[in-house]
Amino acid sequence: MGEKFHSSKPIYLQIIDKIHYQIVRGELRKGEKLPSVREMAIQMGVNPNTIQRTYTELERMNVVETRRGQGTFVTENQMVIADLTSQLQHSMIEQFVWNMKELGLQAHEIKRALETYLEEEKK
Amino acid sequence: MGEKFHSSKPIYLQIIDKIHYQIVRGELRKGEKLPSVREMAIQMGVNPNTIQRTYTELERMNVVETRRGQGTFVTENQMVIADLTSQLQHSMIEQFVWNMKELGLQAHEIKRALETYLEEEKK
Amino acid sequence: MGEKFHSSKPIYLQIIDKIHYQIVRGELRKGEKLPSVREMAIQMGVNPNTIQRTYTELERMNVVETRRGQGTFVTENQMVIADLTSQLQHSMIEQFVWNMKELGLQAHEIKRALETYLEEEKK
Amino acid sequence: MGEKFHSSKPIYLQIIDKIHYQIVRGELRKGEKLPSVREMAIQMGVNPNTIQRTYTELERMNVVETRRGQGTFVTENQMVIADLTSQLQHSMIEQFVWNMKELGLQAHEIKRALETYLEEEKK
DNA sequence: GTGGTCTAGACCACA
DNA sequence: GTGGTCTAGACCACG
Repeated sequence: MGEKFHSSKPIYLQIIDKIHYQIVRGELRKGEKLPSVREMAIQMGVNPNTIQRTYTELERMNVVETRRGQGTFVTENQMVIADLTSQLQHSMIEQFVWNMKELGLQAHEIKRALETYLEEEKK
Repeated sequence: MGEKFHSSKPIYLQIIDKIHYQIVRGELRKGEKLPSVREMAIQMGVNPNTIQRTYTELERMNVVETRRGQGTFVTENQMVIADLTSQLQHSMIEQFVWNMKELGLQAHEIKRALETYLEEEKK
Repeated sequence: MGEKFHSSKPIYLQIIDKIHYQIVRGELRKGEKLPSVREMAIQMGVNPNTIQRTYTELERMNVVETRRGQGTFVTENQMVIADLTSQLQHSMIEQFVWNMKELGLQAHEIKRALETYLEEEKK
Repeated sequence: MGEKFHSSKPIYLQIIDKIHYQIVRGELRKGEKLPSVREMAIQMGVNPNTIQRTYTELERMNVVETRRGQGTFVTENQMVIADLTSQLQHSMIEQFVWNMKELGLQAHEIKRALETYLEEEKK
């Protein structure tokens, strides 16, 4: 899999983040089947209980549906996926703004800095 | 107390980042003395060798000056500090833009998303 | 066997010098693999950490390239090697001239002394 | 005193070198009194026996004279001092030529390299 | 006291 | 197997 889980954040939350990203980026499409609990546990190198918790939590968020005897699937509900996207965007922006303020910039300076960067990049 | 180190990034690099931030934010001013290798090691809860490496790297970047038998000091060179600031800002923006593009946004969408966020925040 | 290290100059710097010489003299050719950290440590009779530091420094000077899991290799960049050669020559001459001046000789005397020596040697 | 004795070369020979240099550079003048064996031993941080051997050896080379009850003095004989000077010069040149040949240069190249350096320096 | 080097031995990621 | 990081504890030179 590559990365292991270092952070103090619970592993099941880290895996949730990972799956969220995959959905938002379209690597996991609506209705697509996720690996079984056991298989995912092996892929991630963690205990199956951890994956179970991950899936349960994802279901509670309506991001996946579990069908007895069939497996776990990404929701068909486009709304949920769209929300997820905007949620991730939001936390990313939030983090960015917080970081920039830590560096001592004010709102308008942050905006200008981003614009300058995007201008440069266009060239 | 002293925070622990989560990420897979080497500890000495994380400490370098931390010190960079402190300088940029003015918590460490030009010419100011850093804690001794041993003291900082205790503060950070790491081995003195790790701090030694941190300080050596920082010196190589001209961010600090070390004077044998005296200690380690933030550079007097204002230029270096200014460069550091713009460097940190730049890498932060770069990371942000890259992340947002990963989520499928284009330049103008990123810009608008930020503006919207800052507007919301003002209220 | 492996020679011991006399001078007060740090061992890792002495080993760097040694490798520089080997490259300049063509004993180590461009692209050639250096002994692994552990093997070199045994050859030199020092701790692997010391060799690690040596290789890290050499990489920073662009004299070697390291490839994780593969080993450390002399750079393919002929320019770097050429620079290294002239650099070593220069520092050697500089040292020599400085020493001779310490003994009270002037430029033209140093030159004549060398010529005399080379004449004698030819015979 | 500053430097300690690291090299594998016997300490008494290292001290002899040191005194030779001091004489050649005029820091010790002809007829001047050297420190007593005991005092020099303390200055150098070595055993008095080692200094005794040093002085004996220096006397054998006619570089110093020992006068019972008075101490040890640099020879009055200008010839000896002159010889010493040329001897040191010689070994310095020898070392230099050897080093340059190690770098793959031939006699005429060494000569030209020195000339070029001295030209540059003059400016 | 300061920073700098070194050893010993461990664990990690990558291939 | 490779290089890279980290800890533990030692010794050094400088001031």
